[in-house]
Amino acid sequence: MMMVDQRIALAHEIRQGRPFSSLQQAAVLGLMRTTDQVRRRLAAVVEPYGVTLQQYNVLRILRGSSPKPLPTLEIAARLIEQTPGITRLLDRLEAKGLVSRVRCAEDRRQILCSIAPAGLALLEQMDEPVDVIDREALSMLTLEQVEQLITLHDAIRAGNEDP
Amino acid sequence: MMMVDQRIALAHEIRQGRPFSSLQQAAVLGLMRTTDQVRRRLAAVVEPYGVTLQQYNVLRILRGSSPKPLPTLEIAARLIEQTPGITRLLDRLEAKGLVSRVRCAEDRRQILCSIAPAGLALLEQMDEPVDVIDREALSMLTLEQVEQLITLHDAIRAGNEDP
DNA sequence: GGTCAATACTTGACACGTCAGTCATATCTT
DNA sequence: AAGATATGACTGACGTGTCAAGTATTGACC
Repeated sequence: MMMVDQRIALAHEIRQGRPFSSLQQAAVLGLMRTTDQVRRRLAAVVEPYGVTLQQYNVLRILRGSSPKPLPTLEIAARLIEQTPGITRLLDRLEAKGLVSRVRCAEDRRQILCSIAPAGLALLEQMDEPVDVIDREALSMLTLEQVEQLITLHDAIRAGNEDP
Repeated sequence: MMMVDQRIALAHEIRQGRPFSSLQQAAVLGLMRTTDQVRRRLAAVVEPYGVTLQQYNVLRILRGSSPKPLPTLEIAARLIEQTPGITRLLDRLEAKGLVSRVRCAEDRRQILCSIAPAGLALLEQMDEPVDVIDREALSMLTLEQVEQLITLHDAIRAGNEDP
């Protein structure tokens, strides 16, 4: 069966003195810890500009498609996130004047969102600091290791598709 | 300087047709997406048992130290999370009878938390299903790849310590 | 042309995560 | 021992993630 794998995993875990029942469990926990750490660093960079990390992500998505606007759910789909939070997220961005929304004429169920000039200007200010942090966060890895990381994560996501 | 690295990174990004200004940015985004996906899968496993993923993590920590109780902030420190949320987290666990809290006699500022028998029993029910999902979530990787993943993440975290 | 299902959101409720501020207790200083 | 400071924990407020339920449209089917 997969006895061999388990034995190796257990050996590993004992060697490390960790209370994990599988190597995979240790890896999943490491994944979470790492992401939370990096997320906090990124959040600390964008928040001085008056937006949260999620708000920043929405602005990036809207800039990417601009000048073509996007319907609300299309943003949610491109985001790391699920549907319902997106409404309130857009509410706050609109309140800050960073995003504008208009009801779509052809399909009146849709609401089209675009990045406002103020949003574009803000993003431009943030581009460099954000890029610096992204590089810094992984600066201890060689380029080959960064590519390995991308490859591994792509594989994990491909193997965990929603259905 | 690091011109060479940047050139290679840009070439990579263009080859992929992605709008990233650095390989590192792509990797960070992949990290976030992957973790969110795995986190949702795990949450879906524990929630039928009436606890959230964070509540489950707290119970694991308390079981790990049991029968020795832990002061509130010690739990926060071991958790992936920051201080203030932990109080309310423990409030809910205590309300469900899964955790018990008593003020410490030697240092009356501290509150000592331990896992209740009901909490232990619940965890035991969840152990196997959780382990199954952890393995499943990474089942597309070889053991060597899982170890690579752990190594990379350990390195990233070591390079991003809080100070 | 009227009913029905699907689509695109929106709202309400609850659990976090996080910051700032507060309170009680310890510890340090002098 | 009195006062200053640090520590451990809790509260309030805001943003977000998520589920369940609701509303407005659209499109299909009969």
